[in-house]
Amino acid sequence: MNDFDYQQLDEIIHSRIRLAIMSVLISTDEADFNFIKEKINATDGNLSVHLKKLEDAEYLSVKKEFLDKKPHSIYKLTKKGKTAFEKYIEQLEKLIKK
Amino acid sequence: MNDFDYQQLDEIIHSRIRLAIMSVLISTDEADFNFIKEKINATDGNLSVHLKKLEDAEYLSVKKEFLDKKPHSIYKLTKKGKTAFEKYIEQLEKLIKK
DNA sequence: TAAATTTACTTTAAAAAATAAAGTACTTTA
DNA sequence: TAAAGTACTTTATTTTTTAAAGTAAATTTA
Repeated sequence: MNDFDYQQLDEIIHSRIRLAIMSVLISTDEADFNFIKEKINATDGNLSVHLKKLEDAEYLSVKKEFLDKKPHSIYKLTKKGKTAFEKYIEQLEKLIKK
Repeated sequence: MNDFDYQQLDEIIHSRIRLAIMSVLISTDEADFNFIKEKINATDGNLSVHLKKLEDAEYLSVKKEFLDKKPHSIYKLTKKGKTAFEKYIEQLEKLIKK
């Protein structure tokens, strides 16, 4: 297998915004919508779409509750998401560390 | 500036195929169309489109000649391209190394 | 107290990007 | 000389990303 083969990079993770989301979650375990939004500097709509994509891929799970009478969503990486992220980083390093 | 801000990642470089092209060129200085194509496992049309994008951004230069009566294109990173790649890697590391 | 604003999102639509397929201009081989 | 191959480029389709609009409940302001 060629280390430069770009198709080896997980395409769900490899999008600037989703990579940022995954990076935040790797570093904090759990995070809510606004925390992620501010950290990565995203707009609401955009963030919502990409969180959903990661959720559909089962890379993260959501817990929805009410806090101060307002909806509050808490996101967390799944085991699958953590493994996929680690694999992504490995592959990325193979690609660029030459 | 927040290290997790995804917009800090150069969007010209950050595409799987273009990142692979840049990585090959960083490692080999000069490379021709077929060499890159095989290394990164791309199709002709796809590769052509993305080489052009990198060329338009002045991240790489092309030398076109004939070899054995056949067209032969040699690609090389420009100074601008090399700098952009280094900056991209730095930003990427800030993002994922947390 | 009615209207406007804010919060925390989701949905829809438009713009941009990636990929695949088709095309070009030859050269080589059968 | 017809078919196949090489090294690309161009066009068109699909997918993805982004921006804009919408929703529902709560809160603030006039």
